[in-house]
Amino acid sequence: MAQYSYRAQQTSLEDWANGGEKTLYLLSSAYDGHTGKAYLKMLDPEKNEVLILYDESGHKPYCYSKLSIEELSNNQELKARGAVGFAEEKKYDLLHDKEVTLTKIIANDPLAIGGRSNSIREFIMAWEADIPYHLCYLYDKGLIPGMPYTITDGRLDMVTANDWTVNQIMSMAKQLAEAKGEDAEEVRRWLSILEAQYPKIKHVSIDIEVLAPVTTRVPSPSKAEDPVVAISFVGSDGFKAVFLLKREKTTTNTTTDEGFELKLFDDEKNMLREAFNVISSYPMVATFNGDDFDLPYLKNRGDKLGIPKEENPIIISREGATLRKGIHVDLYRLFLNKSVQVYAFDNKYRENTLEAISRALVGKGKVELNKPMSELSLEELARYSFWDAALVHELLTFNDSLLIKLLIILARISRMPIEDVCRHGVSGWIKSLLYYEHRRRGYLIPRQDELLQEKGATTTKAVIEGKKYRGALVAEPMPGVHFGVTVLDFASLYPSALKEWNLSYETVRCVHEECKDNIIPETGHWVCKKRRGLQSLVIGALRDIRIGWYKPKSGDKTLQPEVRSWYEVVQRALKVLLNASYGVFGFSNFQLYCPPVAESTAAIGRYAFKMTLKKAKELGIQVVYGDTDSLFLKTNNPKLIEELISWAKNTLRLDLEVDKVYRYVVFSTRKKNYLGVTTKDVVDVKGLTGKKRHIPTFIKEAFDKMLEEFKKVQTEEDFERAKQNLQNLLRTWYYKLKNGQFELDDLAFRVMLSKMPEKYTKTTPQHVKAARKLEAIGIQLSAGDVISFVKTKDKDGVRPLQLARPEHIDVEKYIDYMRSTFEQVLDALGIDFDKMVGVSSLESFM
DNA sequence: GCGGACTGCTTACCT
DNA sequence: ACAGGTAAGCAGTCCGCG
Repeated sequence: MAQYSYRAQQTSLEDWANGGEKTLYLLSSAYDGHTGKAYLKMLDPEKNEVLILYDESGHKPYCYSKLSIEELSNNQELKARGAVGFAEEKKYDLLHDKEVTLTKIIANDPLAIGGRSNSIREFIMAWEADIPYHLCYLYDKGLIPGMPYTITDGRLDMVTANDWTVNQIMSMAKQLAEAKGEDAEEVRRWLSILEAQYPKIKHVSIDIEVLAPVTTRVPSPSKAEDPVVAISFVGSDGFKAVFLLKREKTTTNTTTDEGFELKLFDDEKNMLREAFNVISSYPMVATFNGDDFDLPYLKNRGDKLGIPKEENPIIISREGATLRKGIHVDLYRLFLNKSVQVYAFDNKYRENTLEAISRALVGKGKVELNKPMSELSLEELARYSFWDAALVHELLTFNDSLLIKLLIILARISRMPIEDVCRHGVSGWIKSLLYYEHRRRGYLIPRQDELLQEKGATTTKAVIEGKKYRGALVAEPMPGVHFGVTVLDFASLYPSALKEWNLSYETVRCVHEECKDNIIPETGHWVCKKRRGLQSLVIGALRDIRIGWYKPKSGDKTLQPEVRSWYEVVQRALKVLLNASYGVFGFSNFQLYCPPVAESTAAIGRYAFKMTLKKAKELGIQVVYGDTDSLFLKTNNPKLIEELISWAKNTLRLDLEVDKVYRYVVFSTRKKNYLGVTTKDVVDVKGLTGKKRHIPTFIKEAFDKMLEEFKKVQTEEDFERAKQNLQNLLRTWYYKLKNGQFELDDLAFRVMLSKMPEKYTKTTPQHVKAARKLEAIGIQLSAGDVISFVKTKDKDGVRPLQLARPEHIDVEKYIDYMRSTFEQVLDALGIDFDKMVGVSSLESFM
């Protein structure tokens, strides 16, 4: 381990100076403008305190140039912009597969490198100039946030999982035992990081209320003109309090029904001071939207009221809000992340409000307000504010603090502090990981423009107009009911393709003439035979670890629940990363954007899919459907299935697995649209309108009742009875509509505005029409809001729910919608909706 | 001036 | 601000109709 030099801000260094080894967890890194040094925030897990360790190695911000040291050092403009030194350095240029000599341009201030209009990177062509300094520092020192460290004589040593543990795992997991050479080494490194001890971090969730003179205006955090009237705290140590600014002489300090302490203040300045004390005493502070509201407001209000800077723990940067010592987690930012929403939380919440997210994940909502904030009594205000903090706390701690563990693991994988993990999308995480790996191996990180210039071209045509390249295949479903269907799918198809075909930005279309015959199917691309791709190696190892160890362990019922839940968290985190590892290379804002890599990955996926389809047919297996990486086989013959699986392993070097077995599946002619009941009595519905979340409850209820009927079906004969019950059901619903036996609310469609209402210029969809009617009565709407509307007999056919009455409803439109919803299933059963509900063709015409 | 055929926009879904 | 592929409904337009 390299020697690093650190000095702690506190004097408690004695703790480990006198022989006792002390473990600290790296929480975060930052740059201190006053001292011009990087510093680390280290958690002492026993005292639950944060220690600040200042860098004493003299590390400085820098970037690289391909110009010579002479040329650069004679340039006065560079010095004017803050360059203080130059040094020659050799790096390996992966893109051109050769060593390059670069000049390192060193500065005292990160802003001299980048971030200002007159920074060095705006003046000359620079490499590695876009890395935030606090991350650059971590990469250079090989430091990984979320990992434990010991400190001895100013040297930090990472405490990874021990070799014995790692070797045990590698020998127990078949996937990992097969790894050799470089791959085995990579797997070993990952396991030693992922299996390391993790800390329990003390935290407090906070929420503030500000008294705005005008109720329609949200108070501005930058101005912080209005008084803070309430600050709520819910701590992991049991601390529950609401600080309230007294407005009238009513109550005294007390403990309430909800179990929080109510503390009243005459003076706002004193209240903030005490709040700052509380905040400073926790290593981690959580908020909902604290980056953009609560923390900047508190910070600026503190300044405004004349609280000394050294008492104010909040630091505001361009990225968000953080704390001098502790870290700040903004759950709003985190839950906004699409990957987190879809892969970590299975799309359980749809809207990014505290109300919607906590309802979906912990089954609790906010306190309902029936009057403006300014009219609440002190007690009501306290209760409202407290619940917001309590919900943030719940989200952080539910399911054995799953979220915190997820953040720790994502920090380790991405090599980013938890705070940065919350504020970046999955492309930022992968970028950070790959940057770290470049630095570790002495590789030059390519500039986005040179990468694009050399690897920008694609060779296939997308099915969808406007897309950059061709994607996955979907097999035509065989319409009808199929009993005894086994679903096979490729385990992590795209990451496996990356691994097995050696795909990486430097290996696809590499510079070597002799590799050009190593063609990727269906594309004009070739892949390198001489050098192992970095991305292939890293993603490949993560894939093997997930498939070979964490995935099976997360479902191992013989393990203790706490152990299993840890495996589940790691498994999920890996899934999020792996799922995106292909897509980011086709994402034009990704810093290592490389369309041929994404295109090649998809092409290999299609190749594997087609070949397997062909092989299944050769084996005499009927394939009734397939999508991207899955095949629906009309057989239960274990021998045949086994044969196909081993063929895939031997010929394609890919793992085919039995995903599930359906007692029966129902297909119409539509792709991505089916219903199935597994042998474990689980009803799967994919893509059908009946499961889409914007449809009215009225239709959804009928659909769910239909599913209950299907669940009971064991044999083909049972379908007859199911059809009879279905007919009764549909008739009942039909006449409910006809006779007006419905609640208006149950007929509401709920559709999300994807942009501000005024941005819809090309067409005006129904939910936008409804939204405009709401705006006409003074309701403010914006992107992300869900509009509830009903279909009416008005000229434009729509009204927002709150402006509609039952007599406005266009019943025929709802019958049409029911018809099309159920036809997706009835088609396959050879049933006609209108005949079933007993409507003559004439009547349905009227 | 009206209505059917068509295209494009939009949302929600699948892998 | 990971990707492409599919379904469905509606908005808007074109075209034919003496």
